[in-house]
Amino acid sequence: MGRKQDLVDTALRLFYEHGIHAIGINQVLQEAGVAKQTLYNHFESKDSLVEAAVEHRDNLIFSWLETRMNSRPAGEEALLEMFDAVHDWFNNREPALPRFCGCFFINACGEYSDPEHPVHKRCAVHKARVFELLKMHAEKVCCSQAEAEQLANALFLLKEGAIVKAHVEGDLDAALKAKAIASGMILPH
Amino acid sequence: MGRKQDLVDTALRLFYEHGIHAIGINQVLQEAGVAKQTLYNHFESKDSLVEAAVEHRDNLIFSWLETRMNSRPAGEEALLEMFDAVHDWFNNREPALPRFCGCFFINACGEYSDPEHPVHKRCAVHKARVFELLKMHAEKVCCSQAEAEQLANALFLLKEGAIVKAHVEGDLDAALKAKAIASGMILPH
DNA sequence: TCAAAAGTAGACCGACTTGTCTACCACGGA
DNA sequence: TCCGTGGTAGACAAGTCGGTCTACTTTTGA
Repeated sequence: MGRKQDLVDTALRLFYEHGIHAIGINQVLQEAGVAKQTLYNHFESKDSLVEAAVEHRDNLIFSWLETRMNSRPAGEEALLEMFDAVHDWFNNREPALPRFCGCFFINACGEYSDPEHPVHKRCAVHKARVFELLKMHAEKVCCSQAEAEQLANALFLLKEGAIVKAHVEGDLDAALKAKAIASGMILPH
Repeated sequence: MGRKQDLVDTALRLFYEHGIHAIGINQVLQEAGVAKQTLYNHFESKDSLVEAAVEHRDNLIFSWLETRMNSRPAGEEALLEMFDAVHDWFNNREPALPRFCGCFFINACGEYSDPEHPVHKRCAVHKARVFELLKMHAEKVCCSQAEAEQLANALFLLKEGAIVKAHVEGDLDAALKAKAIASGMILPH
């Protein structure tokens, strides 16, 4: 199954760096060193290759973030570790991740605005998974379920905002600023 | 100058709804009812039409937001009004704005990741303008310049995060949740 | 009134798009 | 040995891409 994974890896890299509609099938094939028929043996269309790329990116990012957060004690420290993790990401200090070009899921939804499109939906799934990860840790530092949900939501918005600011404005310290705000929100509870 | 503006309006609408690379010149021309030569009399390339569309969107969004915020007393009330404004935007209750498809500037940067590209830079300019608007009002409720900068930054991240959450996840209450968090950050100062 | 300016329609260019198809090759197991 | 599997290379189809060009018409202003 090496060829299929080569295709997904190459497609994801090119889609992430240049946008999905800007990259043609032929370019993916050439850079992956795979024949066209092989692609259409594994995928029924470009769109299904895009879906596979989104799914792959979901697994990559989620497991990376989960590992980073779980390297610290559950609760407050893990939540703050998230901001250190994305800070390393923004500054390309995370060898497991390709060069920072914003959030692939946000970018993909910009190209597939229809919320019913499979690609858009798959991106929403990723964000929901990350939110659940945050909520799990938020429950360790909050008294009630409702409070945990609120805290997780606040941290989620700060993280997404930092990603946008880092990418659009090139602010490489966006994650640290978000962390400073976040740390003030966790303690008072 | 009616034709030129028609082109920019139509291009912006199509680019915003479907993404920039997904829309061809011919489609813009057909929907605008304008001949191809007319386009190339006013713009030297598709890219320069894209730049004009970004600039037009900047003016549209900024003046809309500024008007909404200035309709309330400067400072705390204006800052909170921002969240009500984007809430109306998310829920398509703002007749001056087309149907919500996320932030055009974030989406555009997803398609032009290179921070040196004119389109990317123009998007960064828009975000900086909005930030300055926030900072101006933050200075009314903060004691120091540094505190104002921090508050404006926090509110900015919350707003960007809410836009992302509303678009990717379809959470139409994202702005209200962000407002609730924000209101807790303004008062204690 | 008349000429310049600005717009239209549409052919045309070369390159590229997704996707199909044919022909061939290399390897692994019966 | 022989066949099936999975791959390669590349032609091909039908259409679109950004962009140029010609020829014609409409508008505008002096």
